[in-house]
Amino acid sequence: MPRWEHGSEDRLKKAAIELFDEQGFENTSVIEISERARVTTRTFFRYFSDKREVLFAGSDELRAMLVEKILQAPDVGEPLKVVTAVLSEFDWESLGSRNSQRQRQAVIAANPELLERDLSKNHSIAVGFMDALRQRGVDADIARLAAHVGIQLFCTAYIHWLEAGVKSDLALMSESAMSLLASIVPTNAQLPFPGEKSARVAAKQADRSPLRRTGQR
Amino acid sequence: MPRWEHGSEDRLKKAAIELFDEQGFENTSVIEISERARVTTRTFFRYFSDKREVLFAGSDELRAMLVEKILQAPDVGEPLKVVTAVLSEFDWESLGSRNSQRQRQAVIAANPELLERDLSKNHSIAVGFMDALRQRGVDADIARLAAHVGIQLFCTAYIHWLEAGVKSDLALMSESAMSLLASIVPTNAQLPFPGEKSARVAAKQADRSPLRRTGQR
DNA sequence: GTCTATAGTCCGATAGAC
DNA sequence: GTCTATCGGACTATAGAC
Repeated sequence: MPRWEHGSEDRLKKAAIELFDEQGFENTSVIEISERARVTTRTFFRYFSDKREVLFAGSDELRAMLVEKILQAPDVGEPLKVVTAVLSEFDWESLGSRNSQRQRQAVIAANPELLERDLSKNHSIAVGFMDALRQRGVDADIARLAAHVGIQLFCTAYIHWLEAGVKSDLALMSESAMSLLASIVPTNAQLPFPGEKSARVAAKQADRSPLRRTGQR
Repeated sequence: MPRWEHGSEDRLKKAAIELFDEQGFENTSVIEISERARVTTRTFFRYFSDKREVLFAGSDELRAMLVEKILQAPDVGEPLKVVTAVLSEFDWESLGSRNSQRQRQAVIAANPELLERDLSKNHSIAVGFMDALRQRGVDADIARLAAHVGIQLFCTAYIHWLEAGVKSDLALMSESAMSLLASIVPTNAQLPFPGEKSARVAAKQADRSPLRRTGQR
């Protein structure tokens, strides 16, 4: 018989989610969580660097996996599509039932500190994507935009996916978000340098000072 | 003769920035900051809800001002442009010299907690923009995308603006970022609505139910 | 596993400005 | 007298050090 129970981490996670749901994040102390999980606070902080992290366990591994997908993508000629594709193709249901994900999002949305951490996690995925795209030879500014905008597109899709019925498809939602984006991005005809300054000239100007652009497209 | 010195808030801000710069954010306690500003920690927390906020003082007012610009915009037919225009037209130099802004960004980038707060502030501006656009009659999903993507475009521009020489122009930088985005978003030919040319028409369709629609593509 | 520093809150008191 | 800014001190929880 073990001197201590095993599975402390899982018990802590379970206890935390239960308590946050019952009485809110800020009304729940680490002491309470630890007591319910039958460990000391010391053990809590052994597994989670701070109180919020208990809701984001595994996010580092998820990010690493997604970044790897970017690095392995057969073609990064359309970086925005690569990003949304990687995100859409992941099996999000594997992270828990849609209902539990909805509940988790609700807990997060209800607390500024948790929202802050959530944004931070998404941002670090974006940075991972950006770096991966750059490694694949994508221009730095394009990589940044593709990573951040791609994630934003996915978030829009994810929101709808969470709220929708079981039949809904994330990839389809992402496509819709992409169409929506295409509909609000000014086309070349509406660009700052019309007429005498064609898109080519605009690109050349961009090359010199503002945002260096490499010759794609 | 006043029993206490006036201008505690300013002294606290100044002391905090100095100390963060000298010895880093996490190596500086609120006690230290308060001592240098000749007040107690109680006074610090009267002005700043937490230790990080001292670096983001005035951000609520800035957000309110920018949101108001969105509400007052003559036309929101091109929501993405409205967002980038509002951000570009603001006089950022009024917040301090470019050098001091560079230094501030460096301090923030060097600390995860501060980065987290920074992201959170940007996000709340995005939410403000989104709500304002919706108030102006823009479809919810378009408003969300325009707000978040617009801010991302501006961030890209801002990064370059900070690094560039005095001659650089934020509006121009934003235009460049917009062109860059246009270059990576799949064109209409690849869209589910091949017949549509005008962004406004697409937006109108979106009005009805962009992402809820199941039969596209 | 215990001990300690820091963050952040609450309440009451006090001095000056209006 | 009322309002505002400050102080003092006691208190809890987080988080890290020993």
